Amino acid sequence: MSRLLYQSFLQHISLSEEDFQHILRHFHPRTIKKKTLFLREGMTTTTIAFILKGTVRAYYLSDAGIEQVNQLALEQHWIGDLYAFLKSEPARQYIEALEDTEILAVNGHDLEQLYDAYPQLERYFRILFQNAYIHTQQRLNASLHVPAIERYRQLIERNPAIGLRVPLIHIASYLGITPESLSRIRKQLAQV
Amino acid sequence: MSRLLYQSFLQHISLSEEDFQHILRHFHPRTIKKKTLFLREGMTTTTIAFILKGTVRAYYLSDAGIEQVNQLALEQHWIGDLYAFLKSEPARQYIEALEDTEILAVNGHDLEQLYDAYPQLERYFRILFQNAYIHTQQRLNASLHVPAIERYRQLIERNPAIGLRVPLIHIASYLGITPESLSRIRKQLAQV
DNA sequence: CGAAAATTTGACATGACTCAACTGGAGTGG
DNA sequence: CCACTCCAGTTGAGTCATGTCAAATTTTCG
Repeated sequence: MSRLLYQSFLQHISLSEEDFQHILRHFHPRTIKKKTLFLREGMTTTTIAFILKGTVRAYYLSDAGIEQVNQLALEQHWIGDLYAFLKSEPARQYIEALEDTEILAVNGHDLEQLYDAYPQLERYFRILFQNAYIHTQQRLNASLHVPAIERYRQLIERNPAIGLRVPLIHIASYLGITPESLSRIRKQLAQV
Repeated sequence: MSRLLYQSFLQHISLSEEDFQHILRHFHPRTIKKKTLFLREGMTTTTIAFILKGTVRAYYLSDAGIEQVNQLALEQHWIGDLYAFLKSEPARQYIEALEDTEILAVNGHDLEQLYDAYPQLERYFRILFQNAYIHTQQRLNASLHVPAIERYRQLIERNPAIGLRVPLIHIASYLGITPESLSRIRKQLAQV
């Protein structure tokens, strides 16, 4: 199962099997039951995790008490409050499993030690972080200039599994629209 | 004038006057006349620059030929196509001076050499980059959940100079609304 | 001064929201 | 295992924010 993590590393850096096994010792397997929280606002454990199996959503709670989903993650993606992780501040996000989910978690302190021992690993995370930045830039641009129906179409096209495994209500929040609107968008797309 | 750059460094790292002077040699002063481009799509010089004086906007050109402003920068901010810079790809952005602007430019190659000599400098840029990411996250969230009038109010509150020195048409594009809408928003805010 | 661009204003269209009611399926407890 | 509850999803009606198109006005700049 942890093969998935090794494969993810190999996509961006080179890493021997032996080194991987050593790194893996600092990653803690954990299961998150459906509808339970992996992270909640105010928590201070600066942990990030790699998803081996399952689905997860990350969201903020607005002042008005609205859940604002900002990430939908499936297998082979990382989750965590990057803001809190980088700034070493308490978490602002909530992260909830949408299915029974298996993850490999690592905390920031261990990670920094691993950076010293395996500089490639720091490279891996820097690339991951850069990609996250670029992805956010593109989402921002799309949110300002691309209509919701098209954003939904592209999301599903790039990641069909999200359409099948994530409840509509959370996809709507991720796209920044109401569930009613997304329901109508789906109806409209189905007709064509 | 280059004092501004030194001050910016000191906000995040410690750096001796002597080291700064050495670093400064790799930064090239340049003036960009109002309404001329510092960067245009397809250019390959992976350069980023620090603004000493003036105003600048960065934008993408959509398929439909619409200019989509994604950054408005005044003194003491960095400009450049971060995406192209990080990926070493040709630029996708345009960057234009809105006033006669004085910058200090550094190219990626020199910067990497400076990283080796002054590790603090790499730290400075990593922090800068992280902040850019966080800022983009917040803008994304706001674009999805905060109405345009409120986004404008907050922008002006945080940076009053933008309201005075940047033409309405570019602020509107930055906020993702039409100039007509922003004009009405201004009228509405003025009445209160 | 005069042309070109930016800004404002009006009229109308449209996409998305809110509120409300209804439907159907998943999960729960007896 | 069934009946019940609850909640996600759907649908309809009315409203509002923002967009589009067009024209008038103001500002900028050669």
